[in-house]
Amino acid sequence: MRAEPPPTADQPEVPTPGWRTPRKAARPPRRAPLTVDAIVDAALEIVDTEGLDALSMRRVAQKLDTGAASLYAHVANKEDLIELVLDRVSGEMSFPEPDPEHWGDQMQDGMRQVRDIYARHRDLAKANFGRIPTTPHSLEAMEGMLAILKAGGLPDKVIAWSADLIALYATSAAYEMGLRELREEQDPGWTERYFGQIGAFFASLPKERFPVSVSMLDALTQGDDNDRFGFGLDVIMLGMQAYADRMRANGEA
Amino acid sequence: MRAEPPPTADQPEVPTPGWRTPRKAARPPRRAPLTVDAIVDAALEIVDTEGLDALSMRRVAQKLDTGAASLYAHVANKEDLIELVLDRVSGEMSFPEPDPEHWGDQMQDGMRQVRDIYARHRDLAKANFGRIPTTPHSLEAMEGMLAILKAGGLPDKVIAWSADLIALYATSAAYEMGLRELREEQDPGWTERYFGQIGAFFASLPKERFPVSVSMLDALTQGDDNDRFGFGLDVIMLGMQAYADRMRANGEA
DNA sequence: TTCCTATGACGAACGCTGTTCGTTCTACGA
DNA sequence: TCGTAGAACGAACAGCGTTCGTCATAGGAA
Repeated sequence: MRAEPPPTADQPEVPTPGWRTPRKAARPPRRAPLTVDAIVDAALEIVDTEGLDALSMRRVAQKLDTGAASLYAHVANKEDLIELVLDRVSGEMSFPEPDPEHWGDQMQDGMRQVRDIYARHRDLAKANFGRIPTTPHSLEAMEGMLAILKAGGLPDKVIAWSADLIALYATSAAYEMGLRELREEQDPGWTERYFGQIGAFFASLPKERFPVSVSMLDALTQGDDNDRFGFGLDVIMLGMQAYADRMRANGEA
Repeated sequence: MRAEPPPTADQPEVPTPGWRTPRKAARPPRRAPLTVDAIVDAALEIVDTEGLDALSMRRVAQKLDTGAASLYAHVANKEDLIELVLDRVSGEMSFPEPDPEHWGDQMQDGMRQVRDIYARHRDLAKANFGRIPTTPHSLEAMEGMLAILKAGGLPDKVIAWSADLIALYATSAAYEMGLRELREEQDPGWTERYFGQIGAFFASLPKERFPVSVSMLDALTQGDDNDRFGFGLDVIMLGMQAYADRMRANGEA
């Protein structure tokens, strides 16, 4: 492809036909170049305010005053972008130096932190299902968790599999909590209305068909997110101990 | 609106202008009427073969030889359709008559069943997050679960909150398992390739930065879905017992 | 300095999505 | 026989992820 020769006296400038696309059409001035960091920033901002389902390549591009296609020079695809966002959020997590005297409390605090961080990013936790940590910050988080569990002196199998279990629990709890908070934010009063309806619905259940459920209505509707999450953590950690004890009693460890 | 009068000798048939839409254009013959059941059938078929993300109103309609708009006469929206699908699947679950001697085994079998049923429907479990059971079959499933737990003689709070915890665990485990099975089906050999890469990746982790993780590689990669799910159930149920014991020791129950 | 090339920016397009609208057709009750 | 309720349904709207071809620029090579 050759460039247009400069006009001279012998060869005056050739007018461009109207139907030919102009070579230097009026274009907005070139903006500051995109960066992966800026893209992740914008994506996370959308997730934080409108939830994961509102995250689209076009919305991210819009926030950066560009077009969706431009993002693909920095990010392989949407899946890749989500992984980057998850890694960014994993970077918010931090675990203390393991203390064998207080590993139980450290673990509980750590998991509360994980849940809160995810929930602060609305329903982002949804994207964490089915993912094995491979990004830098998520690997660090895993390392921090395992280190604390290891300080508890449990068998390796119990530690490794429990880490899975606890992480899955924190992710699930964060997802459900984030989902509810998102709905409340997008539709103020939703929580009260929804749980009011649920309460009324359960109170109206026929006790002939659902005798046990009806007999337990109080217990079923008791407790807020924190109470219930704390209960789950207690149960899992007590269970880990009991499981390890059983292994030792059976001479497996 | 008046009907076109029949042509007579005095009043010959008036030709319809070409631009006027014909009154009786050639249309396919009216088909057997749609039903909610048929719609749920079609939707579940799509979920079973292609996963939840492939479920669209148009695909369902296509399967029923009609248009997407026709579905809205029987189903409020996609969310409603998914709830109907979930209820249908909940109907596959069944729990035995509670036996106080074997409530632990009954619970474990029941939860394995729940996980397997969800996983058989690919990643459908994803849609179960954040949902409180209100549909007939899901209420029955909850009743069956609670009845078995009640036979264990634990305090109501432990039963109710544990039911939540266990159901969440079964849902999460089913989701992750279903996700992997879906990927394997859509891309045969995926599982082996993926876990091979993961194994190689973990083996390549620098032990200076991730000392604990590296020291536990064996434990971290051990066990299949069933082993790990069984471990989680064991831990949770041992934890429930220990939690109840602790409550009793503190005079809380 | 001048040219070439690699790279990022970007508009347009493709084939999807959930949902709504207005129209048409059919079956049933009066 | 008529009127009406309700289902069926095509078209449309705004949005989606991604790809393509084109363009402008920056940096290295000559």
